[in-house]
Amino acid sequence: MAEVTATLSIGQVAERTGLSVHALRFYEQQGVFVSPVRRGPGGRRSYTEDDVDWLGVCIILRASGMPLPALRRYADLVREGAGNEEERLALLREHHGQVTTQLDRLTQCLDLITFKVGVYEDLLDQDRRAAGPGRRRPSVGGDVPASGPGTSA
Amino acid sequence: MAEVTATLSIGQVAERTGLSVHALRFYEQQGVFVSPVRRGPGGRRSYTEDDVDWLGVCIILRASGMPLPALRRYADLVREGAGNEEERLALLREHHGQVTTQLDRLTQCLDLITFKVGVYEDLLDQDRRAAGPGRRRPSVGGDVPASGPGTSA
DNA sequence: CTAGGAGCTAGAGTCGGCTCTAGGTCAACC
DNA sequence: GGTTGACCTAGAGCCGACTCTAGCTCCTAG
Repeated sequence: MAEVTATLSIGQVAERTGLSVHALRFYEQQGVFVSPVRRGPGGRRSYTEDDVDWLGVCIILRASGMPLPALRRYADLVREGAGNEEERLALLREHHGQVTTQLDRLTQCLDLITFKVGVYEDLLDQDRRAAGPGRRRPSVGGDVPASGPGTSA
Repeated sequence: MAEVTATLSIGQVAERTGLSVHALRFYEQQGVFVSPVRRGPGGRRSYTEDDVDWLGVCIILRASGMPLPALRRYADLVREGAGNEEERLALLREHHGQVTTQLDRLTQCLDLITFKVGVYEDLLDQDRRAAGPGRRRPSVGGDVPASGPGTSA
């Protein structure tokens, strides 16, 4: 048990998490840390492994679109300690729902895009293998004909 | 063939597309329209059904995270007319890739969130059905123990 | 002893994508 | 003829999440 709790500088944490030092200070100011970031000599921030773990969670929540205020709220609950698990669960469920919704939307969008890619591929294919005898799909002045699956047939 | 091409006011288009009139003017200014939006008496915008169809495509591309400059670029290509299908295809493929990536990321995030929701559910379940005889999962001061699937076992 | 590098604070700036405001035109209704 | 209500333009403002700057303190190495 040599190293009681190795602490990390802001630069090291930035490197490990991929966040910028600016972002780390900003997050702290926004109250997204569960425990209030210790200071070492000269007032320098010294982070624990727990802080880094927590940041990992934050990064994932942020990446899935959770806004900072919600993240702060969650941190507040965790900071308060045991007893508010229902609230934490509610918050997570709420976010879960939003991510699911977003996934559905994105999947739909992807369908359309895939469709359009397919149309252009076909079109180019045919142009290529029949460069002469009356082209099918007259490549209408504008965008590719159908707007996608689900739109007008 | 009574109505040659019924045209729509900006308000009507806003209503149909769900975009605001502000957004419609903004999009026009940003050059995301393929054809340059006609003006009726008094300089009022009058949109065609084609415009609305195109907006439908725009909405989906935007919803999937395509930035306005890319949307404008795509519109530019379509406006140019036939002959640049490879470029359009490239642009769409590029975006397709980004959406796929984003979907993967989101799915991973969702896994973590689902996991955490599960942990909290279990925890509350056990608290509830054993309100007395030594609680398991001591509900560690901080957040729920494991950070998720893939993180430390 | 000075130069460099990492850190500090407070606060300004940036970017994307709208959103809103001010000030005006026009047509229709009472 | 006065008042809506929908529209117009140009440009300012806003929001979220950073990012950057200025001006400072330390510490270490050459």
